[in-house]
Amino acid sequence: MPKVVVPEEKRRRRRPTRSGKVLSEQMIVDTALRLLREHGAAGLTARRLGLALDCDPSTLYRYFRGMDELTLAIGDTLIGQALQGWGPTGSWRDDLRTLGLRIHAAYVAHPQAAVLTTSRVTGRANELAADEAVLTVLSASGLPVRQAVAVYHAFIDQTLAFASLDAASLALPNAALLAEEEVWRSTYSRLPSATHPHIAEAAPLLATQMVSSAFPAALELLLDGVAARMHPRPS
Amino acid sequence: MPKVVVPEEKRRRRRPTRSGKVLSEQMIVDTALRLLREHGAAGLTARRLGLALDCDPSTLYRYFRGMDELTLAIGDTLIGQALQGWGPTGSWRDDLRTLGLRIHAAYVAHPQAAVLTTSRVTGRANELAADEAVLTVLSASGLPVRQAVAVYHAFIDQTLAFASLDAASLALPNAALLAEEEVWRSTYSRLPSATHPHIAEAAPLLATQMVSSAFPAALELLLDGVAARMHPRPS
DNA sequence: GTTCTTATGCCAACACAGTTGACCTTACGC
DNA sequence: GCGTAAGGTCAACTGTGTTGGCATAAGAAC
Repeated sequence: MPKVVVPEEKRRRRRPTRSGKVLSEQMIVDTALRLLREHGAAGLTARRLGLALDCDPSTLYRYFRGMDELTLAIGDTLIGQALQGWGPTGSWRDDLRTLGLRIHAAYVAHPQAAVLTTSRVTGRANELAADEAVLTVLSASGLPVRQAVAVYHAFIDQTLAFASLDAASLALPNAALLAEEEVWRSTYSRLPSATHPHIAEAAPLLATQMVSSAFPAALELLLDGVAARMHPRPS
Repeated sequence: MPKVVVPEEKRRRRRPTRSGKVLSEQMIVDTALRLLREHGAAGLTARRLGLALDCDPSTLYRYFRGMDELTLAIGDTLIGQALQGWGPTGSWRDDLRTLGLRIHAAYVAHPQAAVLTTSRVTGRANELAADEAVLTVLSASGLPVRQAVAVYHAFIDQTLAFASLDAASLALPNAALLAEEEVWRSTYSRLPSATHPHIAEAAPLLATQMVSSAFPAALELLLDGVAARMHPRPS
């Protein structure tokens, strides 16, 4: 049993697995992402991951201290994907909007992975880069540090919170998903108007509305608020 | 094996368990909440629940189709607690604010339970009551149905999203929590300003800011937006 | 009160999970 | 080339949700 996990950049020996493949942290994370997409959030298991990589499950413990540390690495990869190719434009508002939408999109693109990682602080490279980017944009806009931190907090939390919520409903195992649709169809849209008049009235609208994300609208509201702080109008 | 679960209100026979206790859906949910609080989100298992109730784990399947259905019942109980004693005041803005804060608070008060349920649609009694309440408030304010549904969507999703995020960080197992604090202390506050100048500058503020919730501020922003739609100022 | 039925609790077993310690083999530093 | 130890493998441990079969006592019927 590995008491210490050799960090990726320190790895010297690369012994191939029984089947000839040579493992790497990146390859494991990528395979994990594939498993998550294919088998759902509960489908990522050490055993299945070993099967997919054609290695023994215990081999994974040479790369990660446990399944939890693996999920942190997965999360950091997602943030990395969100930031790939991004650069500041000079407009703080455009930059924040783009960053928010990109992060949200990256998570929602891998819902099963997002569920596991949205609420975790990893301290890994890509997460740090993202935080630095947001603070840089806010700082360049002229906002004093104190306010910049407050805005950063609201911005990043709202983005992650919606990413988490939206991902969660996309990531439900098929059975639960069907059950949930069934609830909307059989329960909500057939409530007697005697007991729940407003739900009954709004039922058709609800069915169509609730499938899309409220994040873009909420993000725009937040940006409005920030703008108001920057250029307070005389009241 | 119970192919069909007898719904609580149809239950006639109440056979006491080996230890003399007479079970009920409510008692099971309450015990589950206690276990969640005491042993964390991963500490709620059928076996442990059976141990706490002094009954066989399989007995639980007479009350719930599986652990998943139990978590839905737990979630509905939380919503019920949020609504207990609440009544509309006539001011839509106060009512929405109170509802949002109450729901958020109810979830955050049981973080480990919230993590399991925030993103689920249960269709159970208390959830329906909450939705009807929000729609009633909005409708009474004079908002047309279409807009009321849009606002309802943003409102409920934002509330649940923040509840989920805030709960998640409170619900982390002790080991992960310590690891996370360690990340803030050792990684974030010791980043060289050469590579991450803005994080380095904001580090002390970050450490104090990030522990509190951004929800109240975000909620107020949303209410501002709704108010603007109701009384659009000439542009 | 007695009898009958069946709801409901209990038991034993299943497949699967994460994790660990001991072992073996082979790639690399010297 | 050789010796070392990194890293892959094997087998086993505990704990999980879930299920089918069985026993028993609660409540209905008379």
